[in-house]
Amino acid sequence: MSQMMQNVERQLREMILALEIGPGERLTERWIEGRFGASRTPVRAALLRLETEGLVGRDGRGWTVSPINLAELEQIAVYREAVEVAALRLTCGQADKSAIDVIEAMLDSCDENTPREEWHRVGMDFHIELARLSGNEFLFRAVRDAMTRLSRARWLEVRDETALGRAWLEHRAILAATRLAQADEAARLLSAHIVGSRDRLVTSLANDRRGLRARGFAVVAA
Amino acid sequence: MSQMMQNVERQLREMILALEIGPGERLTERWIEGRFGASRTPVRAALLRLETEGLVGRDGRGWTVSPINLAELEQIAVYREAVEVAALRLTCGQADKSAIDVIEAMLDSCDENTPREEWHRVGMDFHIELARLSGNEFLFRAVRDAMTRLSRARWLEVRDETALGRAWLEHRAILAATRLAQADEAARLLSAHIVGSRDRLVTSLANDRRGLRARGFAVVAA
DNA sequence: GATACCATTTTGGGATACCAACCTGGTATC
DNA sequence: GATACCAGGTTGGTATCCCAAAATGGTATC
Repeated sequence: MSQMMQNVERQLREMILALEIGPGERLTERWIEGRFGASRTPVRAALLRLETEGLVGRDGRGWTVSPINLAELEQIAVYREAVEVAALRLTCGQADKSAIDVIEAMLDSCDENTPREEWHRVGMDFHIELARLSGNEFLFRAVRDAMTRLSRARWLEVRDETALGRAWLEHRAILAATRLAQADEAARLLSAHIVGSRDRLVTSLANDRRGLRARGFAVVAA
Repeated sequence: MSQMMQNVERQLREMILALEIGPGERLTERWIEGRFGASRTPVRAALLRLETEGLVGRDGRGWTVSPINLAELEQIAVYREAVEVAALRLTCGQADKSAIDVIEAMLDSCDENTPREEWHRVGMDFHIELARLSGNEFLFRAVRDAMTRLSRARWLEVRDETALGRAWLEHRAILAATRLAQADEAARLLSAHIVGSRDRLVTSLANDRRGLRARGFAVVAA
């Protein structure tokens, strides 16, 4: 795998995740080609990869950036609950809990001066890194992929300070239970956290749907 | 997506799954090109897709058919246990249980005259179709992908009649509990089935490892 | 003014040409 | 005989060309 190919893929993914290309927008291979100064071969490789990540999809013969799909977000929440809880239970059964400190430090790195974008990223990485601790590559990838699919929606969500603070408290509670190897308690907290996040997310987007569409973002109802 | 591209992908996948190309074997884009009468563009697309399915991988600059990896098989079992149980619990909560009859009919379609290959296929489809009933696209895909990754290994497994019969009994017991909406019981049966299958599979392959390597199949130890 | 129709352009899929890196095999040197 | 080295072939990565199909836009017809 070459440099150019990885670059096109990475840059295009970042543009999509950062909503610089809006959900539902059409993509032409020729536009990408010109935008990144690559030829069509790496462009097509990047599109194929991003398709499996769910970030772009086919629209007849062409390509579109995947719209935000509320029904899909709900299904992803169920999916990630299954895999994240499984991963967390594995982690609870491990002797060495020192890696948890690293994750706690991630949470500590955010304070009131931290830019909103960073909170967003750390909030996702918390779940990804927590899943990595399980040592199971497939559970880890599943969580990472799910978070990627949720990423744009979470960025669009209007979250007030209290919701953000509550999420952080929940994260810490999950870590505390995991550190004590209280698998059932940790699993219960994580499930509740995921379900709560999903509800707030879907509610927020459904309420904002009109505004989002006005900004040119395709949002499919649940 | 065109005809040629899908065909190359489908045919190559079938050759790999049928072990017509052995685990660990090197692949060159030019060989595939000639073998299927396609040019490198669809070949490349097929390889990229199969890479995400875990059937082929990179070997430095080139491509190889993924070896059978016993450690990976164990991890996949944990992964599929999480997603299959989650899917089954969803299905148990549904009112309409008529779709279960279709799956039961799949099992009925196999008898002592059925070729081994068909037993193999139905054994996988049972789990895939059961997951589909959950209605959750992501759980379904996760199960389907996991079964794809397990497929070659299960084909190599030396299974005696009793093991095969036991698997069928377990499948029927799972369906019965699901039909009665006994979620906990169904989940327990499914978990036990998956763990048992994994143990038999890994044990069988580990015992046969020498013979498999002699046949030219790369088998990585756990 | 609406609509059916046709020429033009655009687009993605496929094929091919080219290149740089890498492997390979043979040869020259010690 | 061992080894260093070089030439030729092979391979994946990239760029580019061609094509059929689909979209587009303008025009003629009613």
